Amino acid sequence: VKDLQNYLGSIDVVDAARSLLGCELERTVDGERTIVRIVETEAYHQSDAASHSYRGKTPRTDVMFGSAGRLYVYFTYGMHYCCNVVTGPEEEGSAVLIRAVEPIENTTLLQLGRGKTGVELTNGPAKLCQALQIDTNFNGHDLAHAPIRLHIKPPLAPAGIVATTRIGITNDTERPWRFYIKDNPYVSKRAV
DNA sequence: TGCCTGATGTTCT
DNA sequence: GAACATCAGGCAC
Repeated sequence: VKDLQNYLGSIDVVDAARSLLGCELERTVDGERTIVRIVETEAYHQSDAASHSYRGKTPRTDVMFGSAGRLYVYFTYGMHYCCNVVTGPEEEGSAVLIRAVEPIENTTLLQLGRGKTGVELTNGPAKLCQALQIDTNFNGHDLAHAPIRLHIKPPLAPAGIVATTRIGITNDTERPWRFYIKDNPYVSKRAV
């Protein structure tokens, strides 16, 4: 696999959102490893009124304008974390929100973080952060390294990918920038 | 099954 | 002071 930063830094954020479907995240907690597969994503870009980067760089959005291949973690609704993969060249302010993942290995570790089972474990952006024990301490973390690593996989067949409008936003709602793996049970419910 | 709402605090106006 | 890239639980049907 190519160098993560170069790869993600060189592709358009919408392409990146599509390409990240099927890729795997490897998380290590206290020497225990778990692996999940990305099944739902959304693209965000500075030119996009729904994006945190839309109003320019702020202390919160600083890492969105940094180098690709890092984690952008934000806190929202007073109780939830969500995580993104930064893409594109520096200063572009683009990132891909990870909306849902599918457990591949060591589901027990995910349950430890969340206290739920089955699809409820990881079928939403804040749910998967809780299951993977990701909070703002990991904001800016380089995904080429432990304890959270991103493994790029070969692209899925276009026929297996569905594109729709994004979820839970009030601006720029018409862009078809949400992608998910067709018929995957871990895709978030509101996703249809 | 599906709508409605409370929780809870950071960020930006 | 309002908005917010959400979730879970309650209640009506």
